[in-house]
Amino acid sequence: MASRTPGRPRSQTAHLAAVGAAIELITEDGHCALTMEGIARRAGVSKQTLYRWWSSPAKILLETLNEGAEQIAPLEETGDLEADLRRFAHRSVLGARGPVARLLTTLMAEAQRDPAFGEAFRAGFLAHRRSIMLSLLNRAADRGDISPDAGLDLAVEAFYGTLWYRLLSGSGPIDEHFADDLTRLTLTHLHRPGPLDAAHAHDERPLRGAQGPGSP
Amino acid sequence: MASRTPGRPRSQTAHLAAVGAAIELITEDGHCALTMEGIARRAGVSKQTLYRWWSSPAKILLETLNEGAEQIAPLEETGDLEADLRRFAHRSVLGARGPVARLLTTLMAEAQRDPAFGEAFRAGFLAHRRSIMLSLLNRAADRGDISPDAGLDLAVEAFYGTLWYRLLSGSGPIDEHFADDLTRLTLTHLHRPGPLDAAHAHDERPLRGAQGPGSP
Amino acid sequence: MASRTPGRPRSQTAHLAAVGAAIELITEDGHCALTMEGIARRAGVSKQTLYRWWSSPAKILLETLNEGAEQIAPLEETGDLEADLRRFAHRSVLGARGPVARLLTTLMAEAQRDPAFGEAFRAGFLAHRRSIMLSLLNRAADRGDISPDAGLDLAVEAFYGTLWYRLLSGSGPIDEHFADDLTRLTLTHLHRPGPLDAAHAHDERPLRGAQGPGSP
Amino acid sequence: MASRTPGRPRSQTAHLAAVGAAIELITEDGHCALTMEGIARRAGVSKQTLYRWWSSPAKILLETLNEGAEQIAPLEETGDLEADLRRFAHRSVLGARGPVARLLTTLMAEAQRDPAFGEAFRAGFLAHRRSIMLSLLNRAADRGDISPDAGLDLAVEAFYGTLWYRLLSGSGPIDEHFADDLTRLTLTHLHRPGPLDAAHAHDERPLRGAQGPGSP
DNA sequence: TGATAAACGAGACGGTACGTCTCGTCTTGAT
DNA sequence: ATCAAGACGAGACGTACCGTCTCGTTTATCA
Repeated sequence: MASRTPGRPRSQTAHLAAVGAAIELITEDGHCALTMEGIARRAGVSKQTLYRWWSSPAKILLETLNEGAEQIAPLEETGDLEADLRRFAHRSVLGARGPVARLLTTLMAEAQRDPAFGEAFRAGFLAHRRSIMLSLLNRAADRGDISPDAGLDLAVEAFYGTLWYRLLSGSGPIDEHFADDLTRLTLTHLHRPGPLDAAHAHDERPLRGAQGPGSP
Repeated sequence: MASRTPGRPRSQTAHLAAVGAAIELITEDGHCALTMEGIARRAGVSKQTLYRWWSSPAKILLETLNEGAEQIAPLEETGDLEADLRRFAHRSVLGARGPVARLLTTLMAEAQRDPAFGEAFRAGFLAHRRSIMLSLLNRAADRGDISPDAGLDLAVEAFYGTLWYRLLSGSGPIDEHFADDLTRLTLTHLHRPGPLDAAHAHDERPLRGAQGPGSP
Repeated sequence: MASRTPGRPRSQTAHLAAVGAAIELITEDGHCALTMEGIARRAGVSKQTLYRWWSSPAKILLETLNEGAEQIAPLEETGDLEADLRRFAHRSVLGARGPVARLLTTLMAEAQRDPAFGEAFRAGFLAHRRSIMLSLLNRAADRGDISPDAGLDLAVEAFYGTLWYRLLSGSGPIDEHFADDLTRLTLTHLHRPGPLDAAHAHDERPLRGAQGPGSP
Repeated sequence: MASRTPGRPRSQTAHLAAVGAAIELITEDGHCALTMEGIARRAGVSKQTLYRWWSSPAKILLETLNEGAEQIAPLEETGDLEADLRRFAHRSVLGARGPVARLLTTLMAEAQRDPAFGEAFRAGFLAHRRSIMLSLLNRAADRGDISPDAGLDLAVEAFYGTLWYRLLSGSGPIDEHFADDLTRLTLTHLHRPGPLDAAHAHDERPLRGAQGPGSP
């Protein structure tokens, strides 16, 4: 029993060196510079070994990110939506600062350029994060704290959207004040469904014509 | 008079061919493939000519984007905030569909990889877009429709953030229904400042320590 | 008794599979492709096993060649130099056709690239072949059929040289007609020592200086 | 007028550096080591430039060889076959010594491994050399010095074969004495067609049976 | 009417990274 | 001790694109 595959087992040393080198490179370097060649050089690992386990630099980073995320203790909830949401927002915001910010923006950029990685990143990371927050809101809805008709999905998107936008556009600091802003934003939305909710009268005025590109 | 510099004037043909080729490439190609070499090949223009006028492929796209944005007629306002905001949202959302979506995500990705371009993109495009929406809200505040203390900047960030997140993450369709969602979201934020507004009690429970990376 | 070294005995299966795979590869493949990696794959033998017994692909082939040569029955001589030489030439020529031709040229090429193998090939194969032919001629000289001053070494070199040249340069077919040509050539040399034999007047006209490279 | 192709002209510097580096590498290095990568490093030339002009390291060497051969002044003939042949042999032998020897054996080895290069080498170099010597003999036959039935082609093959064999097998020194040996060998063959010339009785005794590989 | 000057196409150049291949070595468990 | 399996560091393969650099040509303004 107990016997696994034959052959030399995977080197944990090389594995860790690769991951560490990738993190170092995106942290310190002024621009891009995240290449398989560079990681191999920095880590003292052969390119072949990298390609054996990962298909691109971004995959190495994504593994790091997911491993790090797994080590986060699950949020114990108090049953008070506002308090829970506030703690969730703080945790999310503070976990996206410093070197991690660079990691996240690099991955988001790579997801746009490499469709295969994009799929993995969207399904394996972004969607997973949304589902965690969504389940938090769902429990609150189950308790009756918020209406289940309040558009929880949209609230989640607005929460992460605003956070990602600040990361990507540098439109402001990623700090505790921002976490509070996100909390307030989300609570507001959950408690006030808004006047347009039932109407959807958007086809009364057709908004016709080609408005040209570039509005966001 | 009218005489300018001596020498052969800039070829409008080559200019347009370059821009057109860049658009074609990001539109049709499955992945990345936006290189100076490729644009030159496609456009029938020499690399030297491209480098004379633009320093990177992204710069060519950015020029396209800004030229397109200039041709959009300014939004005539009715004075009804909800109606105006709804028209603004529809215009923004519908202007980010189709080929333009690809253009936008490519530029956002490039902005993360190339610091010089990132600066230009953030200041020249993203901030400019925010300022347009912010002035819309400011006029409403001047009319007294909303409170000037309502966190207009944050509302703008939430609007564009949610839109960009959907673009980048593919978390849902970019359609008129989404535009209505964005409108409702924004109005809600503007009318209900939210309970946390003055408190900022975030240091009661520290939430500090190593939470690990990767929360968004 | 019967027990020799401890441990698992050498696998005859693996040995034969390796040799067979090497032969197949040089026979069938369009070009080079004779690598340890390829032999291991083809033979279903691990690389480690190959390296344990041979230091290079050429060594595997050389073993094959020498084993094959040992199985050739010694030439029974009639005492008639012309007849014996003719049989020797036919045997040599016909034994260098078909797949063996590829084997020989591959080994000669490898002998130029790998000094260690070159030494083994020159001393263990080429010189050995020459010595066999030389002893044939020596016996003829002992019988008085040819003069011992006739430059037997040179005759042997001319015989094998002409054969190898045709193999390597493809300057003509390797057939029985060629074997006859070689026989006649050799006999001619043996019977007519040539007018320059004693003179060695080569320094009368110096012919020195920079003639540039590349005359053969 | 006289305008040639547009674009930057070929750099003579890079060209010469590449050729020089290739020569240096085969001259000094203990074994193989003739790679495009290595030549590029040594020459300070980019790999792309090498591949633009040559398809393999051997092609670079072949060019050197042919350029060197072109600079050899044609042999002025005296009309005395023995003297002319002797001068030809000396020139050929002395032109195959030293660094050139390494060049020649490397090319012959590569011709066995790379069929495309082999074709170029055989047709462009080996056959050309033979044709030069053959025309020398043909002129002697026209003068009546030798019989045109003497098998001039075979004499040429024996001459070059013996020279190449010594180069490849290291069976003796490449010196003036060897040149004299080659001269005598060739003259002998030309003047004495040999007893087997008309017979071709090689099918009287079939030489049947598998003699196994490896006779040369 | 030239001379001057800038922009143009073409394309070669030294680099760097790509992703693949083979090298020769090593570390497993099984025979 | 030998075997298969297979991971490892090393480095060459041939290609793509980078950004720079000549070239000869074209098209304007200015003397």
